[in-house]
Amino acid sequence: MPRTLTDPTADRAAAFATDAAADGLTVSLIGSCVATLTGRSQRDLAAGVRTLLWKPDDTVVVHGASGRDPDAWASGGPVTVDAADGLTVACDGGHTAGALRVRFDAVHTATAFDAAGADATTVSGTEAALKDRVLDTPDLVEPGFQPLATERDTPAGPIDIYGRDADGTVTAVELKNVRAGPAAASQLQRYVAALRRTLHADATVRGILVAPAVTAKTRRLLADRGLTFSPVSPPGSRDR
Amino acid sequence: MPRTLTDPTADRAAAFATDAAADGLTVSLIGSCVATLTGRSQRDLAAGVRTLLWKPDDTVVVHGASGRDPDAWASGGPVTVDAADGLTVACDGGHTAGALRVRFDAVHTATAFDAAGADATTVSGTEAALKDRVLDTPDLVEPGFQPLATERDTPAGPIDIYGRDADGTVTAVELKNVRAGPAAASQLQRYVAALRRTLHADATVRGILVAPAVTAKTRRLLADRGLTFSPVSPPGSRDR
DNA sequence: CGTGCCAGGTGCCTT
DNA sequence: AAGGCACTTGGCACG
Repeated sequence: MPRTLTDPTADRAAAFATDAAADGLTVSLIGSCVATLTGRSQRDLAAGVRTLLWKPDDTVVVHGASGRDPDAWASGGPVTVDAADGLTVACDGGHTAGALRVRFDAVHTATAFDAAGADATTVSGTEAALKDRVLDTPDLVEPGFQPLATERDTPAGPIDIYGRDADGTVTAVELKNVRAGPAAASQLQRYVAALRRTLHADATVRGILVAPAVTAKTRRLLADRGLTFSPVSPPGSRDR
Repeated sequence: MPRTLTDPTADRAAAFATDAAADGLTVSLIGSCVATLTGRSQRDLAAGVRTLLWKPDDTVVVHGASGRDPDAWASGGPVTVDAADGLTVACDGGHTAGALRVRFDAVHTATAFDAAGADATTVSGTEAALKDRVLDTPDLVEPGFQPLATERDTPAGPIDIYGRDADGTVTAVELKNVRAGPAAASQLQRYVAALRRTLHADATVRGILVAPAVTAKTRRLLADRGLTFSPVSPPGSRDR
C-alpha cells in the first residue's frame, strides 16, 4: 500500500523516508535539490528539480531532466537522512566511488511503496543465443567450420568457440552480438597468440570474429593480423 | 509547480501524462506494471511495482527494486500513451534498440514537474585532471620523462601523451584513472606498434601505462610486450 | 572476493 | 551520421 506526502516539511519527509526504508519500501522524493559527490572525481549538481529514488537495496539514484543514466548515484554504504538544513540524503559509496550528498530545499512529493515483484526479468537474444545459433549451424561462421569446444581456456582467457576449419586448421572464434570495435580484434588476437604458444611452435592457428558488423578500423586491424571477419546477425534480428 | 494525482483511473492518468509531456514537464508514474522490450534482444519484466520516469527529452526509464540501472528504458522514438487496457506507455527506440511497452494495471501516484535547472553539472577529477597532473609533473611517469605532445595522432588512434624518456627514446603514455585491465594494455600496444611503423623501421619505441593500479593478468601482458606500468593516482584520490 | 568480460552498454566528442 | 573512447561504467559468472 503506497503512502504519499505532498509538500512535507523537512522533518516530516525525513521521518517518512526513514520509516519507509526501515520497512523495506522504495522511497521516491521529487523536489528541488543540489547534490555533491566527493571522492576520486568531484561532481556537483546545481539547484534543480529532480527525482531521487532510494531503493530497498540502499541504492540511491538521482535523475535529472534528460538521459537514461542518473545524474548522480551511490550504493554500498548505509543511507542516512538528516533534516537539519532542508532534507539531506547521504550515502557513502566507498573508496573508489565516493560519498553522495543530496540536499533538498523543498520536497514536492514523497512516495513510499513496496516494489514487490519488480525484479523478475527474462532476457533473450543475448550473446548466448548467438552462440547457440552458431553451434547449431556452424556453416554460418564459414563453410566447413567444425566446433570442438566452447569457452576453451587459454592463458589469455576463454575462447568463445574453439574448432577447426574446413582444412583442419585450429580456429578460434570470438562472438560479438553488436558491431565490433578494436577491442574485439585485440581480444581475438590475444586468444590466437595464446593458442600458438600453447600448441606446437609451428602450429597454424586462425582467428575468426563473428559479429553483425565491424567498424572500418577494426576491419583493417583484423586484416593486418591475418584474422577473419564473418558477418552473422543475431537470431532475433530483423536484418537476417 | 508540480501536480500530483493519487490512484487515478487509466484515462485520467493518460490525459495527465500527455498534457504534462506536452508542457515539457517530467512525468513520474508509480504503480504496478509489466513491461516488454522487443527488438534485437527480448526482455520481459514480470508484474511488479515500479517507477517510470518520462523525461522531457522523451527518454523513458523504468526503475525496479534494485540497482543503479533501469530495468528497462527507451529513447529516440516518440512516446505514446494509451488507456485502452490499463495505462500503456510505449516508445520505439529504433532498429538496434527495440520498442518498449509498459502497461500499468494500477497507477498509485502520478506526478508532473518542471525539471528546471536539473541538467547543470560540474565535473572534476576525471582523466583530464590526471593528464594535467602528469603534464605538470612528468617525473611522476618516470624520472626524466619529457612530454612533447598530447593526443598525438597515429593510425591506431590518438596517444594520450607522446614524449621521450631520460634516454631520449620515443615513448607513448596511455592514461587510465581507474585500475587498468587487459583492454588498456592492448590499446597501448596498438599505439606503440603504430609508432614503430610510422617512424623509422629501426626506431625504438617504449610504452608506459599510467594508472592507479593494474590487474595481475594485465601486468603480465604488459611485461610480455616489453611495456611499462607506472602507478600514479589521480589528483583527488585519498591514497596519494 | 578479485578478475575478466558482456552490455539494448550510455554519453561525449571528433571527423 | 559514424567512429572512437572514457565511464563513480554496471552487472554477471567463474576461479
